[in-house]
Amino acid sequence: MSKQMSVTIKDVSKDANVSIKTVSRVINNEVNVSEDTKDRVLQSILKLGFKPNKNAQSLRSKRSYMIALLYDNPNKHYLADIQSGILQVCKETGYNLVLQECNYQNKNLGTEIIEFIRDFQIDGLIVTPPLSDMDDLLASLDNAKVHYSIIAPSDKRTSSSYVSSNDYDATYAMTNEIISKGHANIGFIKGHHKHSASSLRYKGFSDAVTQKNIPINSEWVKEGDFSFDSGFSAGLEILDCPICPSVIFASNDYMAAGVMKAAQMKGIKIPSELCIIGFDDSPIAEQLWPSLSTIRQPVEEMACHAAKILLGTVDGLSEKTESKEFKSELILRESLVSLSG
Amino acid sequence: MSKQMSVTIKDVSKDANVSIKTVSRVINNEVNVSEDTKDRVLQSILKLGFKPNKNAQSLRSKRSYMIALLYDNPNKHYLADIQSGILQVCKETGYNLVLQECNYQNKNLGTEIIEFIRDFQIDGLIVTPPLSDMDDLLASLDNAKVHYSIIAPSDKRTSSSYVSSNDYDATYAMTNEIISKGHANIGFIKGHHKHSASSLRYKGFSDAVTQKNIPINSEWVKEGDFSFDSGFSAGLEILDCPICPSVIFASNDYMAAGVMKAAQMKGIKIPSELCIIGFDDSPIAEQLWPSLSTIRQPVEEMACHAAKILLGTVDGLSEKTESKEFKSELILRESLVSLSG
DNA sequence: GCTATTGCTGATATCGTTGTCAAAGAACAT
DNA sequence: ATGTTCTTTGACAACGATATCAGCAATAGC
Repeated sequence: MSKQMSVTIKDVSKDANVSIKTVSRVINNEVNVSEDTKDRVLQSILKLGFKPNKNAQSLRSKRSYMIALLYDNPNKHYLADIQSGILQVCKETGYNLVLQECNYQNKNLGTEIIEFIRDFQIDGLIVTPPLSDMDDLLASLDNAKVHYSIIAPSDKRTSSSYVSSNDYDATYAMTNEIISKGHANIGFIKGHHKHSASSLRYKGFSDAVTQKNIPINSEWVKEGDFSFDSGFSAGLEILDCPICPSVIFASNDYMAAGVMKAAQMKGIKIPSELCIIGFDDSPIAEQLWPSLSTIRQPVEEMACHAAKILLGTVDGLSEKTESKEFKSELILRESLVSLSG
Repeated sequence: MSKQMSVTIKDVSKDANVSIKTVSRVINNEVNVSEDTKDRVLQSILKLGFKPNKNAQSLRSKRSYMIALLYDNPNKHYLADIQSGILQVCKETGYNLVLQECNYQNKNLGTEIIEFIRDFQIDGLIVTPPLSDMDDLLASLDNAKVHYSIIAPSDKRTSSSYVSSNDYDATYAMTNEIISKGHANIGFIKGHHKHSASSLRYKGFSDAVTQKNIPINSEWVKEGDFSFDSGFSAGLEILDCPICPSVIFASNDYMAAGVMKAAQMKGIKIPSELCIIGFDDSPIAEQLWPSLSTIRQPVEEMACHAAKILLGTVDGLSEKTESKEFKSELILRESLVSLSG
């Protein structure tokens, strides 16, 4: 632990008896270096424990080896999953993640983000919902030639890199599952209207019931914002109707938990008198009693993939990765049972 | 939007008709710059929209303007709160936050972290539980002269900067609250033994009951690890005892939620047959039915303060900030009622 | 046999700042 | 007047990497 100064490319070049440029070539995996010298340089690097100085690299090459996560999402579990997915890839590739919380109502968002990128020379962005659907923001990014990949945009844009999930198919399948259990009176709580997932999930539901010739009772369809509280109020409203549905399908688990609390406060028994369905398979789904039937999305995996896509375009070294749609999985638990009576 | 190249200190120096060194002086708020030239330089900076290049600054001054958050904590809400607290301060001061997930069982943790800091020239660390109590890790950091501030260490170290909460006082007060409601049969679920908070919370509880001459029934004291599942199993075990307590006090809300599910599965009515107390005031506390009585800690505020302390030592510009203990607050909700009968 | 191409290497400029040091002038003391 | 100190300023090196370009062999093409 005696050496104070860190080893530089110069030290390596001396040790390996080559020019610094050749060392640089080896570090960056450039072509046209003979196997012989390459080996010698690698030996020296190992021997001296050389690590390139990121700031010097960044300064000269205009790349920071940092990517940023753009978010404005109150769902902390969702964000945490996204983060760990990205961090996995970062760890492998030597990149770093910086967090950038945004306000999607901010009129200058595009400008501010581009400024942020310029200030820190951020190499690329990962954009999460609801920012994924802000066309003007994405247009600004395109315009400024910023690399980015999008998680869960509404329409599968051909121009950009994205990962998405099959929200529509999943709610469609779950709705059929509900119907197959004999239910015909089904309430639905939509998510935040700014999230593209909201309309997809509702469409999956409404298409499924319509195809089975089950009418939609508009009194049983409410709009929430993905928060527990909005689910709670929506639940209270629906359960105040003269005739109650036998199932309420909420667009995420937090709203479903809100409905469950509303029902329990009213003394309605779950699942015998009311079945509740959520979406996301958040931890809370399993922690409630009865536990929630829900739909699991591979959020962490999606984030992982988004990071790979991004680094594929940013970094010549990483391999190119394609946009991809991930499949969800129905999770059937205690809160959904066959209609009795 | 025509200018492609960004403005450098050179451009400013030309515009203001001073040397680049003088501009640098102004940027860094150095003394011995006449008001006159300072004004002129600031004018030019504003006019040209100059922003210093972080990488060049870092390279030359050996500072990155980045701090890192060290964590190994599965509680995502806790982490998210910590993150937003730190991010607030970062935003104000122009610093950036990078995430560093650790494994507290990793033998080489100290070495790896110091390497990470050297690679990215990280200016300082914020250390969260359970890493806050790893004396060897902190010793390595001290040894490497790394700046850091600690969130919630067990013993209030004089040598380091920290923020802490009054876990002991809070559980002590809550236990008295429970006793004052007529309860004498109280179970307790400890947290993860590696977290210092665990022993503090248990001590607050045990001191309070002992002082009221209430015996502790060891069958009703279990050790969990702060997870829902561990609370669930501990709950099942306690509720399998021939005589059950009338209250179970869990060291955090997730374990309390686990107890609640265990009780509900066994058909035990809450709160009439069993009261449940948590700790942290996590969102889930309010989302359960009945809602949990718990203890609220100002986690975000604490993180905010920790960041301020750190930047105070790292950055000459920021003002010095002192270590501080934050006070918790008892939150009384439906899950705790007076003993009936 | 002579030129064109290709593969490999290094000298040196460069990125945009801050650090060092010295100079010029003002202020003050002798 | 003269020497000493203090304030303000700038020229230039330095941080540690990559980029440019040129040079030198070795090979290919005619």
